[in-house]
Amino acid sequence: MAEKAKIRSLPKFAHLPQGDFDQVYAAAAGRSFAAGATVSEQGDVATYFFVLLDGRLRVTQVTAESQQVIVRIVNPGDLFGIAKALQRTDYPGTATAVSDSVVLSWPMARWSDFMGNYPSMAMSAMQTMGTRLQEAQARMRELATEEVERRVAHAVLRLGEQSGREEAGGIRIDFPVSKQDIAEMTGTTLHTVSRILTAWEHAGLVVGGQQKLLLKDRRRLALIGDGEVPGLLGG
Amino acid sequence: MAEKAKIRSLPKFAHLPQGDFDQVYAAAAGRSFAAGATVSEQGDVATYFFVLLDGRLRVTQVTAESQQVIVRIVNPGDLFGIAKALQRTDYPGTATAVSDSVVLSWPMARWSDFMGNYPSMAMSAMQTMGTRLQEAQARMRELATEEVERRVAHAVLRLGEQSGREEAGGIRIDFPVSKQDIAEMTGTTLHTVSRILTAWEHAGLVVGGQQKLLLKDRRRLALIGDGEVPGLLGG
DNA sequence: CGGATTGTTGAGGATACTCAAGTTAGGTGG
DNA sequence: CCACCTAACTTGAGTATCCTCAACAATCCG
Repeated sequence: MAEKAKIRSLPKFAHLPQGDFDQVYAAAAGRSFAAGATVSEQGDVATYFFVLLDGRLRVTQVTAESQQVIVRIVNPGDLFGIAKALQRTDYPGTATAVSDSVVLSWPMARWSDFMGNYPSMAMSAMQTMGTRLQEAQARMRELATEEVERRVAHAVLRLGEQSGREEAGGIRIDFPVSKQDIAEMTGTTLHTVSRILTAWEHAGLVVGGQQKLLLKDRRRLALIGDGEVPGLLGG
Repeated sequence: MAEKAKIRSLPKFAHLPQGDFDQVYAAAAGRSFAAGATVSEQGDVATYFFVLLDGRLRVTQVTAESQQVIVRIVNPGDLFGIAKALQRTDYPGTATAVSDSVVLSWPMARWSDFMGNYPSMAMSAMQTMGTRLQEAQARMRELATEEVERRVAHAVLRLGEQSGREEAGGIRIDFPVSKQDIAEMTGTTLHTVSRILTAWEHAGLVVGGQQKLLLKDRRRLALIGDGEVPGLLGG
């Protein structure tokens, strides 16, 4: 089975002894989701945890006033839905496939087993949480201190790093992203995002399109993000 | 030694077998810091990790433009400075004592030992990170979607829960908090915080003072925080 | 080709920031 | 114990950023 070899090669599992890996793999169930389908829903009892094998997911949370926030994008190889690690019994967010996706799932009941019996998995889970914590804090800092245009610059650069694909002319965001999505990542409105991207497009920093984004000039985007250059709105 | 018993009783160590605890404790060094002193500094090589025994710390990060953000408040019993868990070799923030404080420290080199050899410590560290991750995401959501007055309401309520002491008339924040501090927790300015707290004081929700704060009406503060009531500014 | 989703653009206005000038509280030293 | 000095806080006025509301245009998909 090609799938097994593919999983074996993920950094997440690369350090497991072969016997352990076989046992962990035996407990897993694979499942496919078409773009637009929901993998797990905010508030539901967390019966499974997952690894994304292929595709792309968007994790959102809805506030009490039903405003949506995009918590993160899940890329292939990422662990998600680990409610147990957050001391929760329900999923804190909704994971939706934005491209056709394949996930591997384990019953949440096995979480403690895995963490206790396979130290290298525990380590790996901790690393995942560490990375996420740092990213959450970085976004917190941005939201607290930066103006919208800088936040949008950081958001698209992050998308480029985590979900980008090199392409003639720049870095293509490798899944459909709407202005609304970018707005929900940066705490602004789609209107403001539209104005910003239009200005950037005129300046040759990006090329947009419906749910498409190509980063043409990472350096200047980084300058805007770091506030070392005025920003192109308000002219 | 009374200190040892006290540490033993922390939730963090309560589940360790006695032998393990003795070994962990033997590796620790205690140290005291006067209010205002720096325990660990952003950017420094992370040579130790810590548990706070007594007092209160404020963890800040400084942005490239030297704006400060308060990442969190460390309360007695909390683990902090765990750079290794975040895959870092330096401290991501500065920890400053806001009250006279006592910390226990371990060489960072022992981190992997501890995590590998004492599964209950690894579990506990993971729980810590889980809690922090959730709190960071909650603050992200607030910063992205809520207006300033609501964010300030949430911030003071959090302070009350995590660092409050029951007192005749309400909940006293148990360490010196300035308006500037609250501003740095909520991504606003001390001016706006001052205006908000003044309005709240007139309405009988809180009692302020220089670096003092007493929460008198948690219920109404929660209503403001949840946006179920208009907010008292702008009248 | 038609309907729906996504995006554009303008005008007006609110929230919260900046700038500025004071006031109060608290600690220190005479 | 009082005077002083500094840090913390208050309050006002003006304004920038960004949101809301609104109408329309473009693109996608069956």
